Amino acid sequence: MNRYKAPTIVQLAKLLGVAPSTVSRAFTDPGKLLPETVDRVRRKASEIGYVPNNHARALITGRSSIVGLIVPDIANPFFPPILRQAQRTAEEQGLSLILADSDGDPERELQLVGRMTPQVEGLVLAASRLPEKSLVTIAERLPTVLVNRDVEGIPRVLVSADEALDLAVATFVRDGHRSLAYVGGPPESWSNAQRASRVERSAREHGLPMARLEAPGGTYSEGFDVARAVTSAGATAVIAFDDVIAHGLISGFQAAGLSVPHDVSVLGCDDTLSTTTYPPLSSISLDLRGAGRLAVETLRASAGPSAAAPARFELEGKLVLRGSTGRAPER
Amino acid sequence: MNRYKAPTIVQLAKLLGVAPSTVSRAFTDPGKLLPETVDRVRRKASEIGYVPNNHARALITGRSSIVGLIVPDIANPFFPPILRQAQRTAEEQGLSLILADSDGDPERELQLVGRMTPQVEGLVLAASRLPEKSLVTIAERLPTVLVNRDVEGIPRVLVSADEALDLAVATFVRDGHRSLAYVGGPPESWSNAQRASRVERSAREHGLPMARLEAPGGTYSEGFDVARAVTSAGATAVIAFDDVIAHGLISGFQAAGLSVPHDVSVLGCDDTLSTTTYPPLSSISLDLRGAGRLAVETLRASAGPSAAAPARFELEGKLVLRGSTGRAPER
DNA sequence: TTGAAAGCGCTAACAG
DNA sequence: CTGTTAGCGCTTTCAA
Repeated sequence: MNRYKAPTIVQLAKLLGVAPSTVSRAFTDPGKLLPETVDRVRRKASEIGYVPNNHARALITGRSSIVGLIVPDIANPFFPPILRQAQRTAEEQGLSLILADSDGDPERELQLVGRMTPQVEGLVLAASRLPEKSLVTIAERLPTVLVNRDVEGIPRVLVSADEALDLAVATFVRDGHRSLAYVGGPPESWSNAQRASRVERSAREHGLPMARLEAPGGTYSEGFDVARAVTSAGATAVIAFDDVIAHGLISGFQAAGLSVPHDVSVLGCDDTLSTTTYPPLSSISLDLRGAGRLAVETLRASAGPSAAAPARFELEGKLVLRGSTGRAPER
Repeated sequence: MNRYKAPTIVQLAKLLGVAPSTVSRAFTDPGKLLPETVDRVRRKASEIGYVPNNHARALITGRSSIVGLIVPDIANPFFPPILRQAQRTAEEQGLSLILADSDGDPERELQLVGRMTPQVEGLVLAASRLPEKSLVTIAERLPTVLVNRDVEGIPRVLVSADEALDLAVATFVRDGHRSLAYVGGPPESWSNAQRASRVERSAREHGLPMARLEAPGGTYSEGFDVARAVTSAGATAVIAFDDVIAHGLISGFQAAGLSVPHDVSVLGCDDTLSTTTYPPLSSISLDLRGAGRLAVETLRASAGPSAAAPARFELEGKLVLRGSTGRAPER
């Protein structure tokens, strides 16, 4: 119905009385042309609405100008900032981003990778749930960058809460807390393992007893429900895998008649909720946008003929203390 | 670096001793071949890892198997469900989805459309901020579906809160409220205009005075700040453009020592926060996923040679009463 | 600095 | 039912 015939390079060339190759060069390698010619071509092009056909270009160059991005769950507030910045960066580089959501299912993720492979020139896998072996195989046939997944030999960018977590534990100790709880999130998540072990280590170093609790679905209501387990463990400070769980915890405590932070301190992670809780949630702010940008920049770099070792970037988060944490209650 | 040479149709054909077109047909039109041949081709294909080259195919058919989706702000919880379901539906149809975020800026949006046009076979514009004229032009050259934008002549799917809003106003009246406030969101948003005028109309019909307030950025903190204006307007019930603003309002009231819903009732819209506020937010639940699905299905349909009138779908939301609304305070 | 010509991998008539 | 033959729109040697 809407058959709108886009102008081709030949039409434009004819119109200008030059060869198609000249037009081509005006777009792909302007340095090889007289600036004047480049100008003339470009002007006319935008006048008649000529845009190079990506498919024809991809066919010959083998580069599709498309990168794929797979996330486990778009609706999780952790990902939009990454996604957004990745898209923006791609755009700056003249790339398009195709997106897919694996639903946290490794099989589905693998399938998506398979579908994307023939049409993308690179892949960004965020918080991948795939086994290392699969990732290595994928990275062998397609430039691949991992976000928040640390696999030797594959370029990766990690947003880390490690140092901030150490600081948080130290702060709790200084504020008189004598018992800590950590509420974990999705067990398949690399970040989850990372954070849990870091808090554990930190607590041990401080001689602080730590209870390990779980909210495997990473939901608000799981956080709500797990609050009572925190109290019965006798912890006066909780660190949650993420803000959503932390938010649930706060509500759970309030529903149980406990005051935050007077009776119990709650620390979230990711800082996705900013100040939309009451009391405002202390959290760990991560450079998600930076990660999005870095991921596609790294992809770009690793797609080139560089023989450099696969990059590994670690972006440290910052502890942000707001109203949900404070001194331990007097006993 | 990873120069992996994919097998071509010619190689596969030679290997099988058939013509390239036969291989082609085995993938694009198997009905025209002996089932046995199809099988032989497919088997060998997956054996040597042959996958049709999308770009070559797109070049000749003019169909790229890619659809573009543009949203004003991925981070807004309104869009992920749409996006997610759109992607999933596209996938089912063998399409890929390329995504872009316009940042709510019409100029940027137009630019994005321009960049996408040559490589997509259709466009979904969600909550577009473009003037009608631009939209019409776009839809003329490319199959286009609008989400939450109502332009005559262009296929669109609208998620509407209208009936639920009527019901909400009626409920407020029945519960003894004598003065209402509506807090609007982004002024460029079609939904905003839609909802505001519907509430206004409904209030008028009920003889209920209504104050019109604004939170143009649609943020939590704007909601928080506007709470005082609601009280000074004397309203005992507020309807907010969306849940985020409503959430801010609740906090604002609480900070001012007012109890929700005892002193003031708060109704959100979109139901994106579910029960993560205290008290749990009454809201209007919209079929966002349905909209995502319908959008790409409609796109698919309208890309065909149908001469049917552009479809217009309206998905009505449901009023969900939770703890943030109730009877008007006794005076 | 520019032009001519040869395909990239695939599909779509048209034959057979 | 299968093969042959032209290109789709573009980039890229190779000449001029």
